Amino acid sequence: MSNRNRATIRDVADRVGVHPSTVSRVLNPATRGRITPEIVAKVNEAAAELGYRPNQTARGLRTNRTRTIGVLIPDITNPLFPPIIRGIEDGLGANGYTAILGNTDNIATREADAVGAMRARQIDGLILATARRDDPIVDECIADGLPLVLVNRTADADGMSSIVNDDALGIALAVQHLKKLGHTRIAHIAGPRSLSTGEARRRGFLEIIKSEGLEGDQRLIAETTAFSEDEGLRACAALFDTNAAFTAIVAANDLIALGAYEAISDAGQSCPGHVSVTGFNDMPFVDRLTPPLTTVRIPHYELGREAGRRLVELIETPDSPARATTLRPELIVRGSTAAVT
Amino acid sequence: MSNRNRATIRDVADRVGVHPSTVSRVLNPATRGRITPEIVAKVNEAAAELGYRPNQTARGLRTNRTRTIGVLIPDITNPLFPPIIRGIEDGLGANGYTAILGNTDNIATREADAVGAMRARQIDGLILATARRDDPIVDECIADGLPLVLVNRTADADGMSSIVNDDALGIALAVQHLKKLGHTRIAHIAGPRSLSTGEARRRGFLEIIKSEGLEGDQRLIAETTAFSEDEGLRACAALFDTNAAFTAIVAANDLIALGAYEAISDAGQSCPGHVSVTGFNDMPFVDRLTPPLTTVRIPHYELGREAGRRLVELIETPDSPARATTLRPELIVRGSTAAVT
DNA sequence: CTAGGATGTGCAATCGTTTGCACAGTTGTT
DNA sequence: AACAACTGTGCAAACGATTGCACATCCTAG
Repeated sequence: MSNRNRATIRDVADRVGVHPSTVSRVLNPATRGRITPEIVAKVNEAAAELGYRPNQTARGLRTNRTRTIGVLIPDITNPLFPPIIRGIEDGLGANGYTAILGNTDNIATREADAVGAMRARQIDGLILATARRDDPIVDECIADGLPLVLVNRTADADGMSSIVNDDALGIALAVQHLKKLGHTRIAHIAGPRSLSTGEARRRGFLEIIKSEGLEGDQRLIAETTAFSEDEGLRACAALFDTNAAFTAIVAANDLIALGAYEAISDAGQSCPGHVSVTGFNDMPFVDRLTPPLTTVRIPHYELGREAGRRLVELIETPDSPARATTLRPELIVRGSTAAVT
Repeated sequence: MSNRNRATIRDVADRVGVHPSTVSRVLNPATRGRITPEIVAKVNEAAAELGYRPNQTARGLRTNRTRTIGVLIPDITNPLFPPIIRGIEDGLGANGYTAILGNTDNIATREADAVGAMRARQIDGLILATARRDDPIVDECIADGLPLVLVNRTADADGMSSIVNDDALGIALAVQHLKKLGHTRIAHIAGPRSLSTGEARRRGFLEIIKSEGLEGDQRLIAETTAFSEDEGLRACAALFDTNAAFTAIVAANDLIALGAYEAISDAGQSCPGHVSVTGFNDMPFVDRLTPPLTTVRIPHYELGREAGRRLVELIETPDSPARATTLRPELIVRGSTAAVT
């Protein structure tokens, strides 16, 4: 049995002939200095021989620290999130933390269930990639003093630690690129306003249009209820229906851009011949589409890594201040944008 | 603080005026029947009022069961794995289990570290998507009696529980499809022989070629050292270098097929005009390539779900027998295969 | 009417660690 | 030379749950 040969701290102590507490002190770097070097050596040797590994469960019970954290994401099959998760893992890992993952599909009850299961396991902190601008989980964590970091999306509540992309900058890069190509009537297919990414890109679009002196036509903003291909198709079709002229579309993300590709083709037009399109995220394989998608690359891995590091900081130095961090995106120019003809 | 208002079993007991053990028995469905219904009601009410949630850490210490399991995967950013993970989650979740995830990049030391961290957390079992045919982690689990399920890849050791795709069938479907299109000289770009998937597809290819009476030319088998696009490109170029004639390529997976696309184009030929190509996995977006890839779809989600269920079974009924299960794949015909001209 | 079996609840030990406190033994100060 | 201040280690009490055992209480049967 796996528990039979699993050595405990008592086994190590007995073998050396000291008290378990002495072994504990040797194994803890902070108290090691208090023990005679000779004993330290013996204990280390015995521990190695027995293949001793501290039981994190027992340790967690005593210290109320499990070195385990929870990560909530909408859907791991969305290629956006795996790099974030790897980043988180790497940001935590160096410090001996590990993560429990939960997919929620953006369903509030599943989020609550997942957080419940995680908190029953005494997680030391939580990383949320699922945050809505107004989110009960965020409120709960703040109320209970559970260390919390938001990643990718942020929330409206203040005093939050968050690591997000600079969405306004990303949109600005796309719009300026299109302006350079001669586009003046640029449309935006916005994401859901309930998500910080949707809202921030929308606001960024309005601002850059204004500051660059481009045409600010209300009809050139289409709304979606989800960051999905279907919604992109629907919203882009609606854009054509307004009969407002435009030569380029800045989509709030790549999936919406894919929907736009379809709508453009349905409308008997071509990309980039009639309409240029930009996406957001630089998902895998969008460089293989026809045409390859010009898009804004978010440093997802770095987002995750920073979130992991920040959470460890929050856990280990309890009075560290909350900070909202943004990381810079990059415009990747491909074949879906072209000069106005 | 999060621990301040977190109610314990003692708080519930005090509020009702019973002993903590009574509360414990009420909360455990198996022993609930022994307690007076009136008290059961009171305890449940008090627990609800206090928002009591059993501390899994304490429970785990006492019972040696954490209801947490470990999942080792090579790389979550490989789109193959997310559906498996969701399947595992769903297969476990109904039973109150949660998973700890570890990415290993197929590096043995990282695998060992990850398993160490998981075992320190007293996981009840392990699911391995990383298994090599000869794998020390598998041996360790068997030796220690840790419940283990292999998913996607299997190992040579016997007495294993595993859930894998029927690779021979998948390859057979691809070859028969090509035969129907008139191909007789079919090449295979094989995966690494150290992985069960590579080996099984290779053997499946040889068998179906023989049983269908197609040409069995040694030069038509190219080897790779990894399931990657680069290796696919290299191996396919090598195939052309042999000057052996062929009109179709059965690639061991989609990434290898992508490499083959490139090599075909480099050789001044076209797909499917000169050479038909089939993949394996049906990764996201391979339907958007030019040409859209004909491939074998593996039921990844179901693979994961079965693995999760199987592991729970293994944990909860200790003497349940090990079984090797295969699930049926499906051929998805798209534009990369065409009739011989 | 009392012995004996159910029945329901409490008691206390236990899981493996950590950590405040106590206590020897040593060193240092005056 | 006597006492104070360290040093290094052991002791035992936690952490929050589970569970074998003991013990009341009540019911039933002879």
